[in-house]
Amino acid sequence: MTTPESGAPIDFIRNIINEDNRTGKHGGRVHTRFPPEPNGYLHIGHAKSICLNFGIAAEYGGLCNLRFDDTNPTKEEEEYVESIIEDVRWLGLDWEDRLFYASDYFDQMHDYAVQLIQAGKAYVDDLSAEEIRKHRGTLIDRGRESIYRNRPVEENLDLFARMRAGEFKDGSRVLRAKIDMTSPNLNMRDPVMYRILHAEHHRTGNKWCIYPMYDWAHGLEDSIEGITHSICTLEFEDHRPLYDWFLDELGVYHPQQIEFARLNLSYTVMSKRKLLQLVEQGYVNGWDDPRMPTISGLRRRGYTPESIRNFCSRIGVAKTDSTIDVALLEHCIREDLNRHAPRVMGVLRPLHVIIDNYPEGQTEEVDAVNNPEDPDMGTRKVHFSRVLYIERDDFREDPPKQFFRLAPGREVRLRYAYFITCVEVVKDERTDEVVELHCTYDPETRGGSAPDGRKVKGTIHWVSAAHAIEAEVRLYDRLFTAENPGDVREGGDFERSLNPDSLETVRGYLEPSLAGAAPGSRYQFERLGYFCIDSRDSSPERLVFNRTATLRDSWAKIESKL
RNA sequence: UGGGGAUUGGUCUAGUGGUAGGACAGCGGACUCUGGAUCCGUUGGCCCAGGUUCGAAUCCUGGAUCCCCAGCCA
Repeated sequence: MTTPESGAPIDFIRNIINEDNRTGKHGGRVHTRFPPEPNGYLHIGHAKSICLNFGIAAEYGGLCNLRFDDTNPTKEEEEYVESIIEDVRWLGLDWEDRLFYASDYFDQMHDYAVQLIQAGKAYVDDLSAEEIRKHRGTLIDRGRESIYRNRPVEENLDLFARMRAGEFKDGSRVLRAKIDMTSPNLNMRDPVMYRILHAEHHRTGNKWCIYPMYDWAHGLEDSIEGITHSICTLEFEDHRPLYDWFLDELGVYHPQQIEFARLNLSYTVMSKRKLLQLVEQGYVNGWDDPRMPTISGLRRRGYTPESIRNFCSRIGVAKTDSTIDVALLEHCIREDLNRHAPRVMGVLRPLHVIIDNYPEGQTEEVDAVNNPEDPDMGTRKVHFSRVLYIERDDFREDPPKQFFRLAPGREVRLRYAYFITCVEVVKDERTDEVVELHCTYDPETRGGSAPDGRKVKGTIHWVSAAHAIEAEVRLYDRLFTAENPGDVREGGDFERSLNPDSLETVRGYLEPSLAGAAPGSRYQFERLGYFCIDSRDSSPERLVFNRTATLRDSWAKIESKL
């Protein structure tokens, strides 16, 4: 019997597994699965399920299958299976040779259905969808039995065979389980097992024109694969009696279904429908838009697989409906990138600075540390010259008390370079806008410290104007302004809380070391945040950076309280 | 007047009859050539009402609130 390594807190699912292992329920075996329907892109909520299922398998020395639940050919596409495979792999999980499809089991499912018909537990119903709905009753009123419910077994067998043979039109007949039309659980009121769909399936082509429904298929898939713990989300709790019923009636291997609460994240939406709407109505630029909570969006935004896995383990697993603060996700990516991302200097809202006493035409190189968290990452040279760019935010003509960056007469440190003092502010006469600063530098402070021991309160980043390379920098912010965009008042739409400033594009001036950087590479722009090279739109000629996350900004906090 | 599930600080989450703990967020401080990072400190919680018990977040009874279910979707 295996038990998980200590460290992470034990959630209710792992408690169940521990108990099963103690009693020998599955002979100590642990086998899970991640069963996406290939009808859309994976999002961070799926990552929770992926990490849970693959994580549990790994901890207990078990296995986890990747299985596409492709029982509805009208909604599923190959494009999605490819993206899902790419995303799960990118997250770092491995299903080895266990890539399965529900459609692999269509023949066996069919045989099981025949078995149920023969046992008098299933029947072909000629009622229309509308009639079936009416017969089902309501949440409080019991349902009524179909007049076709008590057809002889032989007739059911014949009709089912003809359904399969393609004799009937879509929607004209279904195969139903014969359970209990008076059950308080709607799922047990003779649920549909097969519907007629003359549709081409992405894997089985035109072999079938009847397709199994989720409730009928899913337990069979789990059973066939020898799954021990079939982990799904809370909304399937009501379906468990049906899951159990099918397996019991068939007398086949019976996995245990366990339900947990799906992930909700503040300031975003998670349902496939809403995400699709964002894409289709052009609020974002595709499924992998860096503002999307999709795996592909997060990847493009600059999130690492490690940070997402870490996030998933920190949020825990329980049955309470919950909404995780997006700040935790941001914390996880900052934590990872802080340790691993090389530092670099770049100016996003440039202000010209002329060092009056620095010789014209002179250039020198100063040493800069690549990552103070990791000395092994070494140092690099950064060009310094007479004309620089600094961040507009780092200068205030009339600074508040707590502001300790550059201001008239004020001395600050240029990171890794020199102390400079602002001696003159040049403004546009008409607009009163500051257009450039004249400063003097102290040659004695090369490298950033003064031999006389004097201190400066501020250190600012900069880039040599003559050496800087230009790049497009996309400053992403949360997609919604509402903490729970899904919680709309009557008549409202979740689009109404879209953040109009979720994307701002600026031209940045970056140190030239970035010139050859590869798509996807991640950096910290000192004092600004983490950025990565966009893997879609960036090219060596025209670099495009995405802001993954800002650095924590305690000045902004102070300033907001002024 | 149907069924299923849930309820612990702002947000997540441990706790399984014996001092309510952790993470994120917040606040305060130390340190700092990133107002970053790091470190230290700190505010704040058991849905309610009864009951059992020496002792209840935990057990019992009743109530409240929230979520899910009436697809030939998954």
